[in-house]
Amino acid sequence: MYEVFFQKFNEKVQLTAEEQDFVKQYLTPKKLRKKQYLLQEGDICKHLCLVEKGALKAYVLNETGEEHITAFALEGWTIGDLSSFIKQEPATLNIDALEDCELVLLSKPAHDELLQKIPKYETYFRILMTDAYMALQKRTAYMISLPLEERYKALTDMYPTLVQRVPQHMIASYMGLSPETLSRVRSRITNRK
Amino acid sequence: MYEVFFQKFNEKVQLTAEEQDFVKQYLTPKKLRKKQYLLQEGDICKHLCLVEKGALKAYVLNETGEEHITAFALEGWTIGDLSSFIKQEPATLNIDALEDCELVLLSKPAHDELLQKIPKYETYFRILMTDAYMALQKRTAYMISLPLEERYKALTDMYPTLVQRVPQHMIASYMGLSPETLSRVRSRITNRK
DNA sequence: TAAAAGCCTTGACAAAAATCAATGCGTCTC
DNA sequence: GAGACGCATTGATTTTTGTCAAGGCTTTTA
Repeated sequence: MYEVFFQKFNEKVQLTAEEQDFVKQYLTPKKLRKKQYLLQEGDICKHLCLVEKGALKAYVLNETGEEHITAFALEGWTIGDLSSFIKQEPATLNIDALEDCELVLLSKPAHDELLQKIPKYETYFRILMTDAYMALQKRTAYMISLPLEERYKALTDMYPTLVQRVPQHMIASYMGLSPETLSRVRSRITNRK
Repeated sequence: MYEVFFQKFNEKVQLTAEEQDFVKQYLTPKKLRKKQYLLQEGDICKHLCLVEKGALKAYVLNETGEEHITAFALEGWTIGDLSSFIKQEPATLNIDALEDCELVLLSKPAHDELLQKIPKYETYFRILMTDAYMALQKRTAYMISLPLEERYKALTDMYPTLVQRVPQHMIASYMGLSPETLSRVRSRITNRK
């Protein structure tokens, strides 16, 4: 249990067996069926969530009820409404399961206590945030500076599994495009080689 | 000296006078004239940089040499090519001064040593990354889900000083728009009330 | 296994944004 | 004080993207 969680943790900061057992006390497993919500807009995000198995999406709804996907999470990725989690304020994100999921949850009190008690947890979380921020900076730079074809290619290069596994209209939403436009971008790419 | 740096630091983690003196050893002041580079694409980002005074912009250049601004920094903000800094790899960002600047620099060795020696520095940096990541997530959600008018309004609400202080074509670049389009967005906003 | 639902693609058209060009205005510089 | 430069605006036009509608294919479900 919690294999993926500790694998990811140990990639960043190596824990001893005892430390690992100690951290385990703070974790909660959770299963989610496809289409079930992990978090709904307006609720407070009570947990950060690491994906042991399955896939989820995070999205905002605009006035007209359109869904705009802001993030995906596959095995080993962490997801949640970070702002809502840190500040314990109502969430602006919705998060639901794209497939049946096995998750590891960490509550806000558990997070705060681990930050206090285990310096390695703070290191882990510092690196997690730094990596996440760097990845999002890269995405932002691509969004602003690359033409659509390049943006799509960059995405498939960076996350080939994601693009295989998730319906294309969701990739389109994530890129801020209509499904039709992404379909045309893809046909332009394949026809030009 | 370093007033703004320690003000920002103490907002996140309170340092004693002794701790503050200790951290000071690792800092370097630097002045930059308007239009001078802090960092050029291809170089390794040797320092993180906090702005004591002045303003800078970070941007990528695409194949056709167009500038796409990815970030600004005003007083109290931290800037740098984080990926290049952390991994000590060639930078993809260019950073230059929009005004004459007074900066505080922190080198990579200094950063690493402070992480080791001063737990409060790790806490500071963890919070810095978390806040930066949350802000960028917000920006990304806006980019994908809000119509142009709303996006511009959100930007002026969030960073009124920035919009005042920086030429509008740079704001347009930051938003991923042509200067003409931003000008029209603005005239639509003012004419409709 | 038949019907329904979800997904992707394509075409025709409408809307939005980029581009090109011209103008005006202020500021800096010599 | 004149010219050059940078900046914002506006108009005309082109290009890009979104929207609407239809069709075919696959998967899910009853």
